[in-house]
Amino acid sequence: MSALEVSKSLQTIDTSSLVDKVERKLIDLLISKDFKVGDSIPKELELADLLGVSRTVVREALTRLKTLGLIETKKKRGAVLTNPDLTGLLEKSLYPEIMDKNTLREIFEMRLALEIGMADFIMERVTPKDIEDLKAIVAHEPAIADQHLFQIEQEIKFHGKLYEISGNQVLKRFQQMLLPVFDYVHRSGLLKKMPKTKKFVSHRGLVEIIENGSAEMLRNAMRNHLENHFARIFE
Amino acid sequence: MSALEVSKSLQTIDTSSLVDKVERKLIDLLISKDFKVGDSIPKELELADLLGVSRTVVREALTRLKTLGLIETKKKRGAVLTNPDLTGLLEKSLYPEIMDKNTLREIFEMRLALEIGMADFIMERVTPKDIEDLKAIVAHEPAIADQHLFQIEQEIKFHGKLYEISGNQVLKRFQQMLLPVFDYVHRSGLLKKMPKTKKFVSHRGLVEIIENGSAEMLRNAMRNHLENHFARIFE
DNA sequence: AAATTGTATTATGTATTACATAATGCACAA
DNA sequence: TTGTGCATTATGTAATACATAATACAATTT
Repeated sequence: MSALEVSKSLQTIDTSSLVDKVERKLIDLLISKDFKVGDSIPKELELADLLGVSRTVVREALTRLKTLGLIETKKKRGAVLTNPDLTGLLEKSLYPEIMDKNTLREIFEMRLALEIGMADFIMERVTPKDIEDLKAIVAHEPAIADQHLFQIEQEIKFHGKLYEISGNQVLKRFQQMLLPVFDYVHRSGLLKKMPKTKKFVSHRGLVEIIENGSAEMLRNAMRNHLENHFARIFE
Repeated sequence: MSALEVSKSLQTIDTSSLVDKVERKLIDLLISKDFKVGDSIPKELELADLLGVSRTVVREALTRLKTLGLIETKKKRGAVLTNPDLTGLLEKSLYPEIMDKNTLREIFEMRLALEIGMADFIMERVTPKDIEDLKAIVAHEPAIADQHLFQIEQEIKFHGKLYEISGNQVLKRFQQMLLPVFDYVHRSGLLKKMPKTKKFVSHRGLVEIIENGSAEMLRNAMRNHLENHFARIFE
């Protein structure tokens, strides 16, 4: 037999550990729809018995599900199915210090896309109260954005409010979660230096548009407002 | 003492388990920057010894880190630090069947925002080859989008290609990952019925713009193209 | 000498047992 | 009825033993 024929006739062997298999089984069990959020699943010992493995293995598989946020465990009560908290999960594994540079840059890009793309949700859901809040936030800013881009806290406050207005919790928490990433990206020299700052749409300008303009206008204004960031990525 | 005074003098008790604490310690250890991706961390027994807990606890904490994608373990070699795969992680916990309705809707919204917001990246990075590919994909579509919105595979192919053009892996994998969610949302009756279909920008129209237009035009066209989805969310 | 095979070592993976601890329900007493 | 205490139960922690895979290194062969 040639080497090729050998490699053909030898299919890859399943190297998954016992825990892997048990984890899979458990997830299948959960998905099988007989279980709804809040239901408690069989006890560790029952599962161990049922699956013919030790409690150790079952526990390790359950630990994984717990880490993924699929279940929660309580003493005496056992494990109950929960709806997973995506953002919470990401948050737990998002350590800029140990992420590779490229992923960091891509996350940075994703934020820009989101801020522009959520214009419709902002315009649809903004309330008069929100407008007031925004005005209060930008009260002390100059009418034209320039070096102000560097005042991080102000940035966070303003854009955070926008996410809030979007009425989308996932988005909002996404932003919260990505803040450390932005901070890190800025400080790490990952991007090129901030280019000569031209005059762009300011926070005030954005508020004005949110109050009186359209989603389309807001998208364009936001794109312009973020020009500095785009410039650092492109070029 | 008044109830207020009592609640003041009684600080909340730390209910975190041993494993919780060990997990925290381990993460701190990793972050402390002495460790880089690829480095292996101390052996389970060493850690158990060092922290004064049993190997069981250490293992459970390590299992969590493994699940989060922060480390990988191999026999003999021990555990090595890895850069976490965010999308892979999300994928593992993303089961539409057990997620609550509201989160599903919000994720759906996020996709819309992303597709509109990534226009700049598409326009910046699209190649002639990409244009060819897009044209091939839409070759058999009518010039005006109507019921065609329902042809799921075509939708996936086209928009998937757009994500690819964006040159952002995180975005692309995000889309891959969210596909089951969209499918589920559509079928589950979570959103209102698809409204009377008007004529919107077709895939062909989008290609035309990508070839000859601007980022701004693409944003608007994409917004229009997605009108049906927006209409189902708003109203 | 180079390459392959065998072997010892080592660290993780799996199993078993024992006990601690917290939550729950029930019985009992004030 | 209310509250306290107790028994029960299932998870949390610990210790120990052995299995298994990866690695390095010695032994063997060419």
